[in-house]
Amino acid sequence: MGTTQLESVPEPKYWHLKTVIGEALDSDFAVGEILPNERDLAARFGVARATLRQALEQLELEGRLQRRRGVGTTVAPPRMGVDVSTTQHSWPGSAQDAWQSVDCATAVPPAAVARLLETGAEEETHILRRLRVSHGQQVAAELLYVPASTVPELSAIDAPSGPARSRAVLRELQRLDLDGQDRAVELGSARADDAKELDRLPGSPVLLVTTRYVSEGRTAAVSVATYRADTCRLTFGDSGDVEISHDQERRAS
Amino acid sequence: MGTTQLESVPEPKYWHLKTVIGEALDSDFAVGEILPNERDLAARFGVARATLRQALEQLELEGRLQRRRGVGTTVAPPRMGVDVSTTQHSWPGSAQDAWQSVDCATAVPPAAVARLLETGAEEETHILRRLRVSHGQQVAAELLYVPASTVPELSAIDAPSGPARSRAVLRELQRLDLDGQDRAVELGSARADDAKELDRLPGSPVLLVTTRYVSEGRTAAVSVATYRADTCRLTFGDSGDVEISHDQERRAS
DNA sequence: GAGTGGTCTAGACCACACG
DNA sequence: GTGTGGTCTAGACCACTCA
Repeated sequence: MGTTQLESVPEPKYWHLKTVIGEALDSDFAVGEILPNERDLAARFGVARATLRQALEQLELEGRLQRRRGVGTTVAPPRMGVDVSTTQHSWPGSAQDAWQSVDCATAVPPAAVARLLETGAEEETHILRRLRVSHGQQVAAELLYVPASTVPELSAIDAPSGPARSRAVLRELQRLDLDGQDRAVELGSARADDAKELDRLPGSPVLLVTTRYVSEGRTAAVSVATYRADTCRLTFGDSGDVEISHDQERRAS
Repeated sequence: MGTTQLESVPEPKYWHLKTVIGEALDSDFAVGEILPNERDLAARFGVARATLRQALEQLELEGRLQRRRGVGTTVAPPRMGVDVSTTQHSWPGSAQDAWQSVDCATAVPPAAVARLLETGAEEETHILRRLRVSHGQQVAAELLYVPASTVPELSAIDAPSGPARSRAVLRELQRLDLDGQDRAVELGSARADDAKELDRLPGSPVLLVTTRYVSEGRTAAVSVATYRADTCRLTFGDSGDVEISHDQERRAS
């Protein structure tokens, strides 16, 4: 007696919590507003703090919350659309491509990159560090790998260090014919240095955009860009004529 | 005395664990091999199980591990490249587009989709459910929204139910001129029904691909596709002539 | 039934931001 | 200093898979 359908599907608490809080965000909070702290929230919902955190983590993953140590949890603005379309068919550094060079070094690339470059694993490669700012926010950090053999004109001596050297490498790239590029997007977690640039904790989820630049039948350069997954929506506008503001709004009342 | 540089940067344990295990995966494990269970691993590293799990979660996020309840933790194969390029400029359902229709219903779309469709919030819409299989794996689940006004020829009576109706809707779409499409990729967490189709737990990280199909200056259809983030790398081949196998390998010895 | 990963608890301490 | 989120512990029980 009494076994009549008591929760035939025991939904995890954190899942239910996430739903409840998510709905509350839609109806009771405005963007930027700060939530009660985790201990209060946990007490209010009658769960352990760890459980409450599991729910908050999911909401943060979905870009609905923003948490900062020492500060608090705030309602995140809707994700910004960041254009990563390849229709431009141009080298990095050409025109104004939204990226800002900050550094340049010369070293042997990691194995995974060397594989993409189809060079010997030991080939010296220019490694440019670039940052992308969009809507006043740091949204991505990039490592651009340009094998020395791609830009033979660039000797080690005539190039200064740092950003100036970056510009020299990019300038050399423009002289080549770009046959095409292909791109891949996957989920990753932020390396320590990227996390620092993006003002996130190491390990936070990021969107990894890998681009292969092809010139004269070979891979002339490879870019690995790390985008903040919480604040960015990558857009691949392909409609040419049709151009629409991608800033969709999430209401607050 | 003795305060000489004691761990000036207290790296979190789980972060260090992740690194150690990650390196072990590269050197000591083959794809598909099963790891010791979490309790053993935690004991071996001298940490609490929760801490060990935090490390495993990150490795799973990066697609290096696969965990299944009741079974164990195994070394994941490298992510498969899944083509999501828009260069084909064709409607869904045309040719063989890798998608398989499983169902069709007619209802009012959720608000977020209605906004994209630029229809009234109350407009009846055909909602197709499709699945994508790649390399013998279920990789994505899609909801395709086609407003009734897009396919006026399709009356409610002449269309049967389920997959047959899906085909009817897709057939009507082919008759329209496709002006273009644009696409966006963002991080999400799997809804309960998607999780079931993809054989994942609800809330697992997924890549959300939103496509807007434009015809005669208006949004004729919207697709929201949910890709498994752990096993998929979305590729946007744009190089046309150059075609390369994207199945990069991660070695095991 | 035995063994696995998934959920949950009730604490504790730490790193960080801000006044 | 105070309050926040981040890390960590040592347990417990549950849901699932498989022999």
